Amino acid sequence: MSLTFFDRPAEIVARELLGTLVVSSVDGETTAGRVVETEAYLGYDDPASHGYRHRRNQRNAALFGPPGTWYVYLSYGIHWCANLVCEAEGKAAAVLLRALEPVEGLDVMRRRRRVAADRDLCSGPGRLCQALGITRSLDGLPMPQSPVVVVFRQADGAPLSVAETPRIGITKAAKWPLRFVIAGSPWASGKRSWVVTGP
DNA sequence: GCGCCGATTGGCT
DNA sequence: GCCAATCGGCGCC
Repeated sequence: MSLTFFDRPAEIVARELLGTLVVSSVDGETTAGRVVETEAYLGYDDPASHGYRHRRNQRNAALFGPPGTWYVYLSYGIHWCANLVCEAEGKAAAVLLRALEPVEGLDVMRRRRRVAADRDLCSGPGRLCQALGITRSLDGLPMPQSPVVVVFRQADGAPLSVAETPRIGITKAAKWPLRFVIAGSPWASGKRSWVVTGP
């Protein structure tokens, strides 16, 4: 996938990442999942963004990097969350990967996650990072040259039906409709009401 | 230097 | 549905 793909508004990238495949080659093991849920963070103008008002620190430095860069941070001291930086360098816009449909290496994911149900493998930003072995080691790396890559949109022909909802788990500007889900996907996180805006 | 808070999750009520 | 776990950044004293 071309880096220029990410040189566009985060809400557009968030939509277009739906249906793409994320392939991880961490610790010599391959795992992969199809993106079914994303969230857009618009950068220094977005009160919910880690880069709001150009606030820059050790944790979020990668967020201010060039488009196509991984931004991975520790959430609540426990879970990793993976973002792909969008738009111009310094804008601090990004897309958070929120859920995947497990596609390959499910045995590896099950070992890493230790959950009973496969639907719990990748249905959340922290969960998918654990399943794919994503940690801070990816932070700041250009995605195409990293152990975890976004490869392609699966050419299944039919246009995706995309649901658009408020963002989850935040307190500022949470109502902005910047969460995108493949409508009806059983692999998305949580169970919430959706507004379908796509075909 | 200290205390609070978070783009979460999983276990318990 | 509620809440603890757990860490680093940040605001404030």
